[in-house]
Amino acid sequence: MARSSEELDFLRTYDPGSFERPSVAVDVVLLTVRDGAMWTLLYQRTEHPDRGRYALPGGFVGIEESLEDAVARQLKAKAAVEGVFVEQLYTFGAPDRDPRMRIIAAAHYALVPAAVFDGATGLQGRVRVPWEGEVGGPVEVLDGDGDPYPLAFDHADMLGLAVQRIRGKLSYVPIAFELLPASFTLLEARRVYEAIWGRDLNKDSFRKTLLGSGLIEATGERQSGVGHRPAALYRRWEA
Amino acid sequence: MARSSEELDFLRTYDPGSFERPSVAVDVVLLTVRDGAMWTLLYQRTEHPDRGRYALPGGFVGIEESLEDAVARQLKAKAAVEGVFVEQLYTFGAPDRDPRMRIIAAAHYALVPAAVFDGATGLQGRVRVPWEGEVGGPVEVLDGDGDPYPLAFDHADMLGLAVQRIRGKLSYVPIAFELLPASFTLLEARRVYEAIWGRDLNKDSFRKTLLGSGLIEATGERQSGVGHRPAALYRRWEA
DNA sequence: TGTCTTATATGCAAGATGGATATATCTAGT
DNA sequence: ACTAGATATATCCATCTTGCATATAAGACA
Repeated sequence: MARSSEELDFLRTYDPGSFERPSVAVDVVLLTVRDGAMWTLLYQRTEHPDRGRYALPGGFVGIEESLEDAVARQLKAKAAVEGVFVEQLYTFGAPDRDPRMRIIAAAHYALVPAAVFDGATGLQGRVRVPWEGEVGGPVEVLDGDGDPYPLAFDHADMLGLAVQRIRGKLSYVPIAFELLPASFTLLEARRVYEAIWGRDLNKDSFRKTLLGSGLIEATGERQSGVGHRPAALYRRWEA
Repeated sequence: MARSSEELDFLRTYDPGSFERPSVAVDVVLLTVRDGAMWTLLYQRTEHPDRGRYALPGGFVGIEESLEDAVARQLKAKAAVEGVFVEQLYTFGAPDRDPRMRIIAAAHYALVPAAVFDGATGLQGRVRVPWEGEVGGPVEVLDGDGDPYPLAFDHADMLGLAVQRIRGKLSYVPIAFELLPASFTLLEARRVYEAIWGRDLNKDSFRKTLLGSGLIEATGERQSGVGHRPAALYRRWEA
């Protein structure tokens, strides 16, 4: 957009003023599906506030850094994960959400295949969703013994909203492929849907619907060494 | 959440540091449906930058103010509208989206019935959506002569994203009622859907679907003085 | 009283969905 | 070599939803 020289003069001499500004952070719900459940990545806080509690990967946004870049930087630094699917979730702005100071957090979610998740650094926790459908609400993250990790700040809300959003989007946006390897069977695809929605799906209807959707195409390959009839492998159909 | 005395000590002596922080603003896409189209409210900018161009209502978020409160304050101050349906849309954080300084904008949308919209202060513009379905992209706002208002900053993107979001949500979240008066006919309801989706709907299917959805109930009243058989009036069904 | 306009009711075809049944094909084990 | 076990794949059918057509109803107005 062309600006007039008068406007450029204004901008050259603009004084932003000294009113108090909030800090802005990003937090990332990194999700995968494995063993019939959703999993996420947490980090135990070593500093106050909420020391000892478990937090999502996140941190402050640089003054010249986009939100997306901040998310990518955090994912790389904390989780050692790069180049994954990320979408903005919601911006949490309650004045008292951090006891230190005003911090506005732009929460995001990232979806990765289980293999990428396994290679990430951090504490893996199984996500337990205590509500059905798209009701929403906080969710718990369970450790290996089935005990919930105490979560820091409003991160239980962020997780819950991420699950709610993904449950809703799954019906009409092909985000399930972000959670699957490059080639997959119909059973694997169905398991992803079942894990996210928390309920079983009709096998044949799922097959018919997905095959008829035009979203996937057969690779021509099949499984091998699976102890039963091998399933055909499919890949995401790229327009 | 109970905090240890040690943690409280930490917070008492916490130094937030002096790193540079962005400004945070809210912008609001105020939408209604009238005369078979979506309308929104704009304000011509009287100051640089983008002086003379047209902007959505919005402004900075107070340091102790929630995002929702900031939106309500802006709507009341700029549009003289209170107590309406508001949801968060998306947070726009590109470093160069405002030439003055780093401003991160949490965009929201508000849905109001036409009668509320008519009572609002500001420039009313008809929204023209140059894409079908949920493709997305910027939209135009037309003045009375059908000429587009030149929009400030990234506000065309905000408008476009609002339309895209509402088109998508309309299918499975009963947000249409926010755009209708307390009691309405099936024709009025259908016009809202048609205006948002930008396409005609089958009259009988719409009737059957909406009546069968359980979302509305008959008031027992009918129209009068409409020059044809009066339609039954319905209201939103409150669980 | 007739005409115009929209509302409302009913029926039907096409398609989507859920579910049952039958058959196919692989591995592991005897 | 054969069998058991497991899952894949194909076909069929009942049900539900949706789009569309047809028929009738009810008010305003000339």
